[in-house]
Formats: sequence, C-alpha cells, structure tokens
Amino acid sequence: MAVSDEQYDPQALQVKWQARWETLDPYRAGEDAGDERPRRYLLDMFPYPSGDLHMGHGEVFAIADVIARYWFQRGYNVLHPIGWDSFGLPAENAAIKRNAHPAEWTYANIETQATSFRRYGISFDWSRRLHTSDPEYYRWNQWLFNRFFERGLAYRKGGLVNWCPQDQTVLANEQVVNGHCERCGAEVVRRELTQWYFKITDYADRLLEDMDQLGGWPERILTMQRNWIGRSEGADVRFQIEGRDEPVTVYTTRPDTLYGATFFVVAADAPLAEELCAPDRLAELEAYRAQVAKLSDIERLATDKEKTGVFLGRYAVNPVNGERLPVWAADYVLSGYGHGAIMAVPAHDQRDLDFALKFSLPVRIVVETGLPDPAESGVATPGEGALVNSGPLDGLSKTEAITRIVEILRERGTGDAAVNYRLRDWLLSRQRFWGTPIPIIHCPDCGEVPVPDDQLPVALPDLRGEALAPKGVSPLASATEWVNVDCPKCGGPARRDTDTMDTFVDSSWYYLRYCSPGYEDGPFDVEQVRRWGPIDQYVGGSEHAVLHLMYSRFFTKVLHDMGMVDFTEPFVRLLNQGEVINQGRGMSKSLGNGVDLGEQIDTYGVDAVRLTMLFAGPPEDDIDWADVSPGASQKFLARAFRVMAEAGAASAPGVDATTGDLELRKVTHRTIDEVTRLIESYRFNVAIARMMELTTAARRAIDTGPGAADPAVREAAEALAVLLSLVTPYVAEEGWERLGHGSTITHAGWPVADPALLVQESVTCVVQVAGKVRDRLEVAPTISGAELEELALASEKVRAYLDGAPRKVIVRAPKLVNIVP
RNA sequence: GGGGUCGUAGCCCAAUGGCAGAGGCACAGGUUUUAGGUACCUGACAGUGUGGGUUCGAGUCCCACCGACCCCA
Repeated sequence: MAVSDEQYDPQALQVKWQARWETLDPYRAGEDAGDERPRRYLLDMFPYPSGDLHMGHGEVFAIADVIARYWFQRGYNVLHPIGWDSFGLPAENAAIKRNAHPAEWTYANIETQATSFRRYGISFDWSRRLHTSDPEYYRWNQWLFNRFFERGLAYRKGGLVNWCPQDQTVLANEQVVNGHCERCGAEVVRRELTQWYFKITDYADRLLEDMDQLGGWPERILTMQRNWIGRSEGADVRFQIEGRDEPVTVYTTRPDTLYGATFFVVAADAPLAEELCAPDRLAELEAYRAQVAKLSDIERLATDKEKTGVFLGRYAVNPVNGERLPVWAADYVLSGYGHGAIMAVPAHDQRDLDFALKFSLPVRIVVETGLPDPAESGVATPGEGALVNSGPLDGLSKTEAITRIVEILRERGTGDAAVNYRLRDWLLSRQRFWGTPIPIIHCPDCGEVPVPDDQLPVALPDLRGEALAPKGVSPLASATEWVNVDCPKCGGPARRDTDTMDTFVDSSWYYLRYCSPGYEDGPFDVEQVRRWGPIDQYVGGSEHAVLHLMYSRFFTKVLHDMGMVDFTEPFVRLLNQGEVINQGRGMSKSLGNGVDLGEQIDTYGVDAVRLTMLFAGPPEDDIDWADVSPGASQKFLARAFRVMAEAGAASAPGVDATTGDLELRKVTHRTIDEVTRLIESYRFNVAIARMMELTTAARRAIDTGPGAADPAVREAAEALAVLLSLVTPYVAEEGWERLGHGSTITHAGWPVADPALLVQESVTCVVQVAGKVRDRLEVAPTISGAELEELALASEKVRAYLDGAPRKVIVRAPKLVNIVP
C-alpha cells in the first residue's frame, strides 16, 4: 500500500499511544538523589472536580504541557504533577440533592477527569496524584493549623463578618466581589459572629516587599495584589470626646488638613457609634442603623448616593486647636477601615463635603489650591498647595505639613505617624461540611485546646444527604457523638469546633505536598522540597489574583519562618491563560453557547483540539471558539502526518543530512532556531505558524523537489516530529515511529540549529529616499556600511529622486539605506 | 473618578524604531475527481481607532481623545 494513501486517523493514534504511555511511563519525575539533570518544577492550578473537564481546562493544560514537554526534550528532570482540589460546596450541594455522601460525587468526578486527562495526553507524573479531601491530605491542613495557632497566626475573634445567605456560610473579604459571593453571586450580608482567622496582616509588608522577586509575574496581578493590600501612610490622631474618659483614634492619610476638620464621623454600624451616642439620641441611631444594615458596602460607598447620617448629640475635641466637632454616625464610613471613625475635612474631601452640604456643616479651606471655594462650587479640592488657616502649619507644603503635624501630635501625646492596610485577616471558618475540620476542642476550663498532632486527622463524621442541609450553623454541630469529646488537656467534657476550613487553605500548600506525596512524618519532606522548590512555572487563571495566589504566598512565608522551606516565594514565574469563550461571550447554559471539550475531541481528535487552543493566539488572550477552526487544525496535522510517514517510508534513520537538499535544510534549521526562541518566550501561536511553514517546505521538496528519499526531507520530518511533540503528542509519536525510531518521542532531544545553515548568502537591502522605498539591492550580509552607501548612491532608480548631493545618508547594513535629499 | 491592558485585511493573529504580512479561517480561481469532498497549486483584500509630537524613518516611543476589557473606588 502506498504510504500516501494512508489516512490520518487521530482516534486510532490516541488508543495506540495512550496504551504505550501507560506502559512506558515517560513522564515520571526522576527521584534518584544522584540524578544530575537540572530540575524543573511545572504546575498547573489543580482542578476542582465539578464534572468532566471543560474547554477552559483544555486550554490551560495544553499550555502548561507545551512547557513540560519542551523541558523533557531539553533533558531536564521535570516534575509535572496533578491532583484535585476536592473539598468544596458543589459536592455538598449535590449530596443533599441526591441523598448521598459528598465523597461519592467528588471521587466519581475525579475519575472522570482523570480519564479525560489521560486521553488529552497531558504529561503528568501520575504517581504523585493527590486529593485534598483525602484524610491523608487534610490531616496536614490540621497539623499546619496547629503550627499557625502556636505562633499566634490562627486566632478567634468576634466581629462583623461577610455572610452568604445562599451558601449559608461566612466568607473571607477576598471572596466577596462587589458585595457578592465570589462563588454563587448572592448578595453578601453582614453578621456578628466569632470566627477563626489567619493573621495574614502580619505579613502585609512582606507580601508587598517580596514582589520584587516576582519579575516573572504579569504586572497586572502584582498591581491587583498591591491594591488589595492597600498600604497607606498617614497618622493616627486621638480625639477626646466630651463627657468620656477614653479618647477615640482616627486614621487619616491627610493629617496636614487637621485644622480643616469641622465634624467627626463614626461608622453607623460600629459599636463605637452606640458608645458615643447621647442617651436621648439612641432611638434615632437604632432606626438609622436598621436602614444601613440593608445596604452593601458598595452601595454605602457609592459617591453618587445621597449622604445620610444622624447627629449623636456629642462633641469631639480637635487636639490641635481645641475646637468642638459634632459627632455624627453615617454609612459612608465603614467600620472595617482604619478605626471605624474619621475626622471630616469637607473642603478637601468630596464625601465629607457632600455630607457637610447636606447637613449644613461648616467648610473651612486649609489648603490653598487656587481652585474655587468648595463650599460654593460643591467640588472638594483634594490636591496640594500651601497650608492656610492652620496655625503653625501655615505656608508649609503638604509633605512639610505632614512631617510637622506628626511631630506636634507626638509631642502632645495625641497621635503619631501610622500605616494602614486595606487587607484584613483571612477569615477561615466555614459553616459547611465538606472541608477540613478545624482541629480545636473548646473546653469550659482550658479554653481553645488544639487536638494533639498524634491524634490527627480529626476525620469528618459520616454525614450524608439531608444531614448536610444548610441551617446557618455547621452540619458538624449535629453530629453529637463526634462533637462531644474529652478535653485533651484536663480530660473533662468538651466540644469540638464544628466549623471547617476555607478550601483555600488546602490549595495554599499543595504544591509542596507533590514533592513527597506519600510522606507521613509531616506535610512534606523538607529535603524533597529543597530539591524541587520553588515552582519554576505556574500556570492558571487570573481570577485567583488576590485569592489563592496571595494566600499561597502567605503560607510560603510562614513556612519559611518555621524553617520548613528555604525560599520565600512559591511561584517564580506565573502565566495567566485567557478564557475560552464563544461568540464573544463566556459560555453558559443560559446563553446556550456552551462547547463541550469531549465532543470537540470526538470530532477532531485530541491533537487538533490542543493545536487549535495554542494556535488561536497568545496564551494570555481569550480564545473565541467561533473564531477558530479545529477542522483546519486537523487538516494541517494530516499534512504533517503524511510528510513524516512518507519520509519514514523512503529512508532509514541515520542518513547523513549534510548530503541533502540545501534549500530545505536551511528552512529546517531556521525553523528550529526560531521555534526554540518562540517556545522559550511562550509565543506558541507563532511557533506553530513556523511548524506549518516547515511542513509546507517539506511537502514541496517531496512533490516538486528532490523527493521523499532525500536526506534533507528526513531531517525536516524528524525535526517536525520533535517540534510538534510539544503540541500534538499523538501524531508526533506516530510520525517518530514511522521515521524508524523506537519507544517514545518524549525524550528524543530538542534539535539544534546549525549556525552555518542560518547564514544567508544574500539579503535584500531596501534603499529609501526620504523614507520611501525606491530600490532594492541584493547584497552580501557581511557588506560594509561604506560599500553599501556607495552602491545605493550609484543606483539609477535612486538617482532619479536625487537632485544633487544628499544632505544625509543613514546606513543600516545590510538591510537598509535611507537617503535624505 | 483613579490605575492598567489593548485597538493591524471580512475574521483570528504576525511584524529587535527600518519594505505593513509570517501563519490560519473565510472568499475566488486552477489541477486531480463522474460530481461533491479531500489533496495540491494560485490569487485578491488593509496602510495599523482618531488627532498631534519625537525621529532620516513610527503599527512600534511620547501626549491628548475615542472605543473595548480588567482592577481599585
């Protein structure tokens, strides 16, 4: 049978090579301590097992796989593990609906995804697989919690928290997006609850400072984290309140405007409002609070919203000039920011001005900006200028005034410079079942007692179906036998903590567990982490900018302080892939524009789908599935397959390529050179375009050139197979085998371009007159500037545009000459 | 309102400050084919969102504006 008659049959190749890979196990990381190969650790953000893999997974795992396979070809010892982020609410909701256990749904989905991953040809080291819902994994969440507790980094406190009425649990600040639950989209309300927190605020400065190690991260993610942490410098100022011993501290970024304060505002929902309220005004405050409680933070802070508030019948005293400032409660001040109270400087802050104008409070200019009087214009002047009406600060600039006022406050003991953060501590308690139990026992006598390490894990009780239905407290509370235990300290009757941990705890350190997945003496083997860590390349979505990516950085720093890891940042480089959308919009059931990954694979084959994902554009860009054509990808792969098969049938391995067709050899080596650079800079779409050109050149050589048996054709086909192996492993394996090579192409070795073949013997030099192209010259690439200038000026075509001697000649040998007449 | 990213053929995308086009889709034509499809070959299509500036030379650098998206308000 003629080779060219053979059909490219992607499904058959998938069956054949998937089975071979199972046997050959080519993607396993080398564990031998004497292994001298340079190590690389590549990680994809692990999936949540919500069902089968979807198009988004198809993209992110294809991208990371190119990098992994490139590293394999380069001879590195590659760690590329996979696992599942398998605790979480969807499993619990499914279990309630089906009267089942969350584990059933979870592990069934994991198996479905594992099967799909294998078919999708991702080069995972399956021996390191982990699931965060396994007791052997979450045991170490608890162990780590104990360490955090010992160090004062895990603590319990009461306060207003974000409550999602849909999911019936509290949420961390990071999980509230524009006042809505990041998971389900329900509007979040405030509740007063006692909850566990991780003290991430202790690490705020280090989370900022260490960003200088993150040159391999997208700038926008760093900016998002910087904004989220929200460090600002200013001053704390203590105001005495008439008729009260204890002063109230406010934080301000503009202490220089202290003389411009004309009233004082406390957050309506802060306990302080009640404390400061005159007895005869309490009823009014309560009524107002009820009104405020209905609003989200976003609504409260909206600048276009009419200001509201109530006077509390009290006065604060300005520490610098003794002025009496009326104390108001209002909703535009948040109890969570600073100290929940502010000094209002209406002339220079728009929100304060809106409030002042609404309630006829005085406006005093203390910064001369040259702009119209805010009291008249209604526009505050937050800019800089010389201080006025400010006693000792008069005439000073903003910076000078800030320095001076801080000195004054410090001398009088009524304030000091202060740093404030927007970042809040990480609320980690959750009132749901399918998570890691918090390993604390509450004893009436001993208080909060950690479960001793040797009694971990605190395993989840066996609850299922209706028992998991949300009721505002954790389902664990109803597992009486599980809850009631003896205190580990005094042996008296005590109760387990019934909340579970935020699942972001699980993902904060999973990358370390992969280094020694079966380790039983700790969360990870310190030595193995020293070998592999930190992660050289992390790949995942930007939706985790201030969630997982920040939490994981925090965990890493704590573990560093504990002496368990010797680096301070977990992810050296970060790549955020775009989303796969359809017809200009995200895929969704309601829009009916969903595309199923499995169906695409069934229709076009794994290789064509992967190729389509990578060829669509730069990895960071969104892919609109309506704009791409997997059918065309499949056709290209058929072409490439035929080239490899025909070359394989016409010659044997080991022929001397130097005797082959020179033109094709040059294309091959130029392609190798360019693809190498393009892969290293993650420009996969362009790299693939080069592979297409090489395929076309080889095709032409076979059909109308030296023919399939020419050594240059073999050289081109072999290079093509290895280049393609990063993107389309199935057709590459088959091609490699047809070319007469054994086993697997995974470690065939990255081809090296011969520099001699990259040199061109002539290049086209463009000759411009006044920037317009007037002639082209074929010249040697080594031509000197002077020689080239002479040639260019001698050109008839050029002389036609010249009128006498040129004023200036710019020579960029060998490609360009520009003559300025 | 502040900050960021990005605007290149009908579409997706390329182009170290140096000839705007590498690759693909779609389109048109040719060879093969009974025909369609496949395969192979060929072709047409923009002057880079708008307006300034820097430069011998700007898609690329700077400024303003318009539009899209993202983040913080």
